[in-house]
Amino acid sequence: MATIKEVSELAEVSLATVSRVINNTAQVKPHTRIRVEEAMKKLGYRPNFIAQSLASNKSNTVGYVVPELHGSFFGSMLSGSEHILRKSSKHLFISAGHSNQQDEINAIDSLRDRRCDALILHLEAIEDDYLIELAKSGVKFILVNRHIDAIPQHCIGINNVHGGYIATKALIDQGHTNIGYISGSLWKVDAEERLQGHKKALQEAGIPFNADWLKEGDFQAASGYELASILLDNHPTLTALACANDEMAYGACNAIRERGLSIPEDISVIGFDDIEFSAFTYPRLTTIHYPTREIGEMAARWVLKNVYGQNHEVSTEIVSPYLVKRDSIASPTEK
Amino acid sequence: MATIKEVSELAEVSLATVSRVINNTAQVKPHTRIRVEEAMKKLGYRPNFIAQSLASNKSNTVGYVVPELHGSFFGSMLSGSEHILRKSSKHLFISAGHSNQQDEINAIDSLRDRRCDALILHLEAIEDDYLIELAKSGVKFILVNRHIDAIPQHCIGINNVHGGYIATKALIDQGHTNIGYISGSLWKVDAEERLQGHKKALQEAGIPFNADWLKEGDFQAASGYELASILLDNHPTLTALACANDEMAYGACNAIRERGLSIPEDISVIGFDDIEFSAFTYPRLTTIHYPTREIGEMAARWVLKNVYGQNHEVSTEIVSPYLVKRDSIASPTEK
DNA sequence: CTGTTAGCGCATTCAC
DNA sequence: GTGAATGCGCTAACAG
Repeated sequence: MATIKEVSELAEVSLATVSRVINNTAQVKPHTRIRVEEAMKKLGYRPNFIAQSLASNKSNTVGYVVPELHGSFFGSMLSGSEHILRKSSKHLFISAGHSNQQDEINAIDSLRDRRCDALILHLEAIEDDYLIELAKSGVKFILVNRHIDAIPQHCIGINNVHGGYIATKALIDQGHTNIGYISGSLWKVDAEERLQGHKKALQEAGIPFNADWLKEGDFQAASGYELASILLDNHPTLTALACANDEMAYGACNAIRERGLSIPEDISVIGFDDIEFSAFTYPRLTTIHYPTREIGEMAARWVLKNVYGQNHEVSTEIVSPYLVKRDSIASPTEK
Repeated sequence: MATIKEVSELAEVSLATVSRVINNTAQVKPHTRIRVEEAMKKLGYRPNFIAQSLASNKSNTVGYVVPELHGSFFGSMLSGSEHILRKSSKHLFISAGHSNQQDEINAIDSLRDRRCDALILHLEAIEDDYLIELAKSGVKFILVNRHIDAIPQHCIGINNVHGGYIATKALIDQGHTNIGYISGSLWKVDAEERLQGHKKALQEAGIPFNADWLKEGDFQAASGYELASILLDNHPTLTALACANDEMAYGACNAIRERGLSIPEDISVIGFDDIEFSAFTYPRLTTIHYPTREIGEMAARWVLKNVYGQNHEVSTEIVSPYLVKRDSIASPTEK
């Protein structure tokens, strides 16, 4: 690979001049500019990103820590960010946190070692204090899935409590009172918040919360299947199941059908997230729309504005999810 | 962030010695090693990845070009690679090719600019010649979704033809002869190969290929829905639908149900890929298992072996997908 | 408008 | 075992 030096020799100018035409950092006489460009072309020259980063102390890349690379949920967030950033020629460096503290810290560190200009963090295990310290130490980052009161400007909040609330409320509004709940892993803030919303809706409707009707899953379809099976077998009076995400709702639906019950005639089901496939399940899943892609985009814009000084409209206000009515909810029938 | 220089001063040794303890590149007296390590710890020193890469001319990172960041298909490939590479402390730099030639070339170039030690490429638009040139120019890369005869050592082949073949054969074996086919975008090699397999199965069974029963989709659920609708409305004699991927199969199922038909009693459906959700749809989708995660892992091992000189078992032989029988296929009923 | 010079933070000879 | 010196490829003052 050709270097800037070779280009400068071929074009018979100095290193600095070549650098100038590459970065458009100062006026260059049209004639010499053309000579340089021709030389670059002739040599197939491409700037060495690494060297540029070292010399300029900026990498034009933003790091993104995501729990896992698979799954439609994280994929669309990443995709949202990527599309926004690429327009500004910023690159995304993705690292997985695997939902455990050590890996998350490693991911953040390695992103910093690489001199990422900013970080977008979707964390699950690292605790607030660590992040408050991180903010103090001057690291530029935006949190996409939680709100920390001490550093609100670093958070894009999503109102999970509200989401959990309207999900259960949708069931209650249809007349359900015996509602099972399959939560996500409760040490994850989102799971905990969604459950809070569920309880709030019950309380508001004067329905006592029944701990037996709550099962803690792990956001995977398989756990939805298993827990729904347990719930259904032990509590035949249940007429509805609220699930903390769509995947678990799919699993729950399978368990329901396996018992010869129909959805929504016998059991109503509501999910959460509104992932891509939920419009294509059978029955089409009623769920809470969680604006994953938009959050990814918003995080990217936050970075563009706050780190790269671009002019963007960004709000770190709390975004509210909303109900998407489809076919998996009906009024309870007499049993 | 502390630099190696500050560490050397605090430990009262030379830069070189610090570098040696960091990289374990030569013998260092235990005593001085400890002094250096203490100094590093005290300063919270972390090596500057960028500087290391520039000086050593290797980045310990492998670039991965993927069509899109969203979608469960690519997600699990990436995840497979990431898990393997992280064990060897190699990082993954992911870039999206967006299924068009310019973006794919840009992605490759930007990965090379970053001095990625190796590339894993999942391309859709770039033509063979470009890749043959790339191989000649000494770039280390492995192709994960296509086979190019001229550079077999750079390809991890998947037998898509065979997959398409066994999918349709599964239908034929159940007694179907009137089989609609919803393909992927036919300019993509995988889509084309799967269709080839479909035709081969028909031919082998002595069933003439009917061009009216073939519709070209785009691998998205929505296209499966639309095209199945057209197929069903125009050709009521069809008893089965083969789809080039699971997403389109989901869409097709919706179209079928909308017409009051049941799956598999009235219409059998088979998908392709066996993505995570297909075990949880209703009916559970019969499909062709495409070992996405394994391919990602294999590509990573190829890199570890061929680029980093590690000892790994790697075969670039053609991997064959296989049939996963679930509930969306039955024998055709009289109409 | 253009050239010279000095680093960026580190790895890597080559001496001692 | 350890230190001094050189350079990776480029940017960024500073002159001119």
